[in-house]
Amino acid sequence: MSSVAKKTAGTGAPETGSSSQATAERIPAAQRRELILEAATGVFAERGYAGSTTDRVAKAAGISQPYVVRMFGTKETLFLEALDRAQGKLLRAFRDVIAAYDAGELAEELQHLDPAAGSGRPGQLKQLMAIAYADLVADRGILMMLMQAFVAGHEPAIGARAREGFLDIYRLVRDEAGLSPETVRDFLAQGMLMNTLIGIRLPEVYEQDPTAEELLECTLRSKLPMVLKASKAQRRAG
Amino acid sequence: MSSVAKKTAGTGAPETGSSSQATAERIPAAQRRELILEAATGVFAERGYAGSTTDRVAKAAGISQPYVVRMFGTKETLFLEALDRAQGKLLRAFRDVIAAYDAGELAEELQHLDPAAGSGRPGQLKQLMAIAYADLVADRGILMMLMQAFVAGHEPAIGARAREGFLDIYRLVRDEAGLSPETVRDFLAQGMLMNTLIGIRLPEVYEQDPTAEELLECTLRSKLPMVLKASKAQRRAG
DNA sequence: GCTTGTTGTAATCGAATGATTACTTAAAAG
DNA sequence: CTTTTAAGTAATCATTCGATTACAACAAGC
Repeated sequence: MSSVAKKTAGTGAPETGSSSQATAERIPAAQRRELILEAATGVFAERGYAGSTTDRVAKAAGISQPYVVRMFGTKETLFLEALDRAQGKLLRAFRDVIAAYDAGELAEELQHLDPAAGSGRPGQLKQLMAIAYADLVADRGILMMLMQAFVAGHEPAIGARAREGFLDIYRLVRDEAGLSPETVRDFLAQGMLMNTLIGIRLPEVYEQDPTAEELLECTLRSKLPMVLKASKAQRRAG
Repeated sequence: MSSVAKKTAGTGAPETGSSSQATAERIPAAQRRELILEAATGVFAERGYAGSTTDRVAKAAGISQPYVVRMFGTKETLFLEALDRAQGKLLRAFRDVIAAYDAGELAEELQHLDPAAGSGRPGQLKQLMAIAYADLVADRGILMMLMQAFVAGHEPAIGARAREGFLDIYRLVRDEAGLSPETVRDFLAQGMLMNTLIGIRLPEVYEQDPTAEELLECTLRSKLPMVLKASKAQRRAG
């Protein structure tokens, strides 16, 4: 039992093509880790912590379930790492906007802002960050991952991390963008509304329901077309 | 095997006292139904759809698990009925505020409103409804039940019901309170933020974290003491 | 070639869970 | 008192799921 039928029977082609390969391509653990976290983010975002299985994450990542468990130890640890990753991406997106604004690199974007919402640095940054947030909304993974953590507060470890993460975001917007607490509150509130509209999949009924249309247009504004497009793409993907 | 040891051995006292009775008190199905829905609301609010078990609901209602399943057919049906009930309570709370306002019964409450937020009917109603919402937040059951439905959109039946419910609330606030779409949006956004702060249990770290303190005060305003009190009470209850 | 560590899977196990079946027992009907 | 109906449970079943164990195969060092 050697030297014959080493990997796949029949053709010598490695099975990197489509789904359900017998054995995944060998790649370094660090890269595999990131692939699993990416897959886990999508799965957890869609189905929540309790509703997700390590096997579904494994299938989404193209590997076997035991490998997922061995690499992260427990499902909870996997969730927490995916959560940290998502929070990090959100913080980075906000910091990038602030840095670009302060470097004067957003002259073009400033033309499209609403002057009524404030023409100083805080007012403009608030609008620019809202746009950055809507860009992330289109993804559906990052922000719904956070949202799922916010409603999983009964799991002690997840609740604690979610609290810390939310307060981190609050402080970033308040201190680095320089918004007043009330303005930060309104900014976060708009974000939570966007999350909710995405969570209930309102874009999917945009064309059939005038009320949904009005609420989406009023909330997402210029970012609506992009979100609708992403919604359709993700429905095709399943 | 008759006439002796009919219900409980030993004392003839019926076991209506505390928890874990062998057989629950017999009450009409309609009343039992409401008790189960009340219990289910608390359980689903806390742990979400996937994270809740029919057995936990049964224990919270003081009856056996098979009875829960037989009365509602499936866990999904139970969730949908609890969701309808929660939505109904929210809609009724808003309608009550509007009716009381239009009947001139809220003269005392009007004294405490912020004149800067609008002194016409829409502006005053928006503030009064926000207060009514915060009253519900203190409960933690009703609103988190809705929130859990909002993030369970991947379950087709739940997602559809959640969409309809959200749009019902939107239309109510827009048409019956007479707010503009933008004002309704801001109103709903504040509500979603409150839900989120409750979801991550921010009131539980109010005293230990100055940032949490600032955000909670800024969001809940006059209703903060009540929410903090409710938070402590629910922590004691577990 | 031989060894060794890394990447990966198949098989399986125990606990949890939604649902079903069959059975009690209190109360209403006659 | 007897019968019937409604309220409720114990026992159990088939799945599902997170985790564990044991093993296979590829690559690098020697």
